[in-house]
Amino acid sequence: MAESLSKGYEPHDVEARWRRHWEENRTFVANPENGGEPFAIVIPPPNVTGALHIGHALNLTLIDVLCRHARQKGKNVLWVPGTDHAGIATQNVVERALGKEGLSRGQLGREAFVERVWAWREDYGHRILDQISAMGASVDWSRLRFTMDEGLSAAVRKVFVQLYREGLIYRGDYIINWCSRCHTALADDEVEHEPSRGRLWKVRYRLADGSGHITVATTRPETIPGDTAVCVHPEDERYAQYVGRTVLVPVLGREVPVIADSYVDREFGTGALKVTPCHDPNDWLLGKKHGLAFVQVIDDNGVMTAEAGPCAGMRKEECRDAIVARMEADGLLEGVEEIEHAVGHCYRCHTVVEPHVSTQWFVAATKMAKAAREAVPGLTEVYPESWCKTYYHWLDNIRDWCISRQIWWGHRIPAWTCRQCGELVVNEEAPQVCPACGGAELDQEEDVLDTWFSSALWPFSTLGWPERGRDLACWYPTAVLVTGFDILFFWVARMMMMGMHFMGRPPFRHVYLHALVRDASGRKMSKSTGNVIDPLQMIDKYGCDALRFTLVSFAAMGRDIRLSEDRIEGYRHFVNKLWNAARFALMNLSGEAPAAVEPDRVAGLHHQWLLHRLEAVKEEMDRALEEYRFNDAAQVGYKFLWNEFCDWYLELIKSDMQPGSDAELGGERREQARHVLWLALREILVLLHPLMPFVTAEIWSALPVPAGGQTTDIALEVYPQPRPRCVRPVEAARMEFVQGVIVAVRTIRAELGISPGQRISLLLRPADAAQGALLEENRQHVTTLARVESLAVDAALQTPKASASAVVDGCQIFVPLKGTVDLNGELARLDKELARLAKDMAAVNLKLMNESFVSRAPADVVARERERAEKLCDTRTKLEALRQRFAEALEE
RNA sequence: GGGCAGUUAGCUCAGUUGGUUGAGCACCGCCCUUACAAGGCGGGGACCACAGGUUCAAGUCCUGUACUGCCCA
Repeated sequence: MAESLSKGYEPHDVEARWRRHWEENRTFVANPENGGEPFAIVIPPPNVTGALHIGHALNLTLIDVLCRHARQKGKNVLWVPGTDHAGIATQNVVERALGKEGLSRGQLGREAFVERVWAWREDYGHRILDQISAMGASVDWSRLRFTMDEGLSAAVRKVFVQLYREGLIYRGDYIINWCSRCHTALADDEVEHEPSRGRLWKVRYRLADGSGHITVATTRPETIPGDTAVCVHPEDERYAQYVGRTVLVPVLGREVPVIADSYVDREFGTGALKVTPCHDPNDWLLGKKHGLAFVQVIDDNGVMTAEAGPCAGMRKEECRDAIVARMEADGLLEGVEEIEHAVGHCYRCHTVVEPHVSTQWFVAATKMAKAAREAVPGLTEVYPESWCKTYYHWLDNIRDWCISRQIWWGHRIPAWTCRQCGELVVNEEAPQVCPACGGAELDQEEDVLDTWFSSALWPFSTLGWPERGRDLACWYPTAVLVTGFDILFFWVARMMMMGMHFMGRPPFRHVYLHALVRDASGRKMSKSTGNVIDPLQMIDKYGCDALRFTLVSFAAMGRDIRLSEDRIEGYRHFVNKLWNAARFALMNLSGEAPAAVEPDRVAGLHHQWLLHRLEAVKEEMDRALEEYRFNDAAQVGYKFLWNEFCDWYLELIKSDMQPGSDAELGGERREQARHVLWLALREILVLLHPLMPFVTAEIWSALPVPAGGQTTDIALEVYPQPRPRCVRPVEAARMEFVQGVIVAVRTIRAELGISPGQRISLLLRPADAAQGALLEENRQHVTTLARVESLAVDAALQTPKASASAVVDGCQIFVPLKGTVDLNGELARLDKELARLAKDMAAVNLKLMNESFVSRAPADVVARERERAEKLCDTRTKLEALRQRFAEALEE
């Protein structure tokens, strides 16, 4: 695509161009007929009218890394994109928009309102899809799904009807969580409990026979009119005498029984509990258990009912004040205490939820949980494994799932009631006549289903179920579900239940739960706190690859990610580093693929070292991704590219590339270097491609193409094959020794303040002949990288007088010092080095002198320690002699 | 109240099966050495929260304590 590369990496154009390329070429459109192990991932569907946030960015990045890597490994990859209709959230948004026009949904009517929501979806539904694409997500757009699509709606109806007929869906009066703002029921897990300051009133309930009172503690005096009992612990001696007698409800004066139940916490409040079955879920259970009366005193708008007597018609907040005032006047109030307690809020609008009794539809989750539980582990593995316990705990304590919502946007429940005979008909299609009485007037249920009900079917409904097509056959169960741990219950567990029930198999082999993205100080990002990092803004500023690489780098299993903008900026530097390494390569490749050279027959220690390291990196990267260790994968790539490939290899081959260097190795030296450079860079690009798709694609397309091969799109490239014969630990260790010598010289230069411009002479006294030969062979590397003017390698070298020195693997290093440098500096440097050696030696000797270490530790460990001790000892002896010599020279 | 994480360099985090604690950013020197100053070279900086235990050997395994965060009731 690009002939030559600009000086700095400019992501904007590059990203736009590759996005278009991949979409126009249908690169990621899957085909069930293709070979390869099927590998499918379904996207966690974002809200259709939502906007991309940093959590999506993390999720999409991780999935994309897995998908691109799986393609490289030859798997038949399908990534299904899509959105959900987000019933309550979307309805709220549209209602708010209507409100600005001075309209309410009631004025519009159901049909017109739903049309408005569809129109809204037309206007805004594309936004999130474009944003998914901006993340570089390699989804198959030809299989885009939406939970309200006809196919997915049909799946919802089929599931509903079947579960109803199996007795796993039922309708009933029950206490549920009511949001009076959204005007709908919520499932238990849609309620967020937050600690808030509240008050605990202590109220006297007089005994009906006038013989005294029981003091009850409550945080909600407004529910007092709905009390139908007082409950104490059966073993609580304080109250034993009252059980079975009756007390009078304050304000109303209704007579209610005192009952005993071990549910009561004796430590809380006064140890006596007022029971309001219609306005508290626990009290509801107590009411059922003890056959109490059910009196509803707050209606679904938060207004007191006629049952509330003198308070009827008040708002619940007013009622609280009125009742407190009245009790105070009646002398029933014993005290008020400030407390901290958990209060439930609606997860969509944050209004305080009200426990409320009403007719709702439920899934008998208690009956479906078993199969979902047993699938883990075995059929489905959870990563990180620590979430298993939470998953089990939730399934073990699951309650039936309230799925009806009193809103209009969503899948309307496929149930009809006959006007004539009251028969309830549950059917996928609207019945023409009542099957019981033949009546033709049937009214459909007003409520719609919880959005999570349709989401629970996502892994198979998106693959075409209930049709048993080829997609479903090929890709179910999906390979892995990647999502945030915060929807483990909402979504993952429910998909498991539905998958087991309808497909007989769990919907995924693996579940990878990633962390939440927090701000730099660990707070949850939220609009109200103003600490959000907008991924699109970050892409705009630093490029998508920088953002992705940052997220991947921080995605360690089981930990939250603390993100701040300067981290993204930091990784932009990495992207740029890769870019510039590529520019260097292109400069030297001059547009043609270099002549092929067998990589395992390349002469030159630096090539052998690099190829050896590349083999290790290929293996480590692959293993890290297979095991979902994303951060390890990023780190392996980062360190190899920057600290080995750029810092060493590119510097080492610069001398190979100089014109005239050809002569030395029969003209092959330069060609070899070009070939290894080209080959290594190509493999590095493929390795990094899943993490940074755009920059790697761009560089790849600029690199010369091999003879015969015509791949121009790195997204289609296979993972580099291993080259076992390039694994050469001995040669690699030799290269590392040479590097050690170079670093030692650089350290001397830097610490003694020898300016980089100043060429020095260097004397080396190798420990043995092999080392000497090695240094001779690599003398050019040493002289270039340590900026040396003259180099002498001589085993019989006389220790020079005024010179700085160091010891590396037994090899003694001398840098003769000229007048300008501070000689005392060298003495201090040697002392520091000796102190460090002494410390290390002490530690090693402590081990070796320990009888039981030598006898009990494995032989190889002991041998290693011995070797280390010898090496340290050798280095110290030599360094001490050098110090002595230097000190003497100083005095002269 | 129950459960799950976490506590390692100034900050943010790695640390695979127990066997010399690593990195990025920040900091201090020196350098525009023609891939890259979004850079290069070098350097300083850690009683691995605390207390016990297992072991020849513990950041790593076990028990307890303290603090922090999250989930559930």
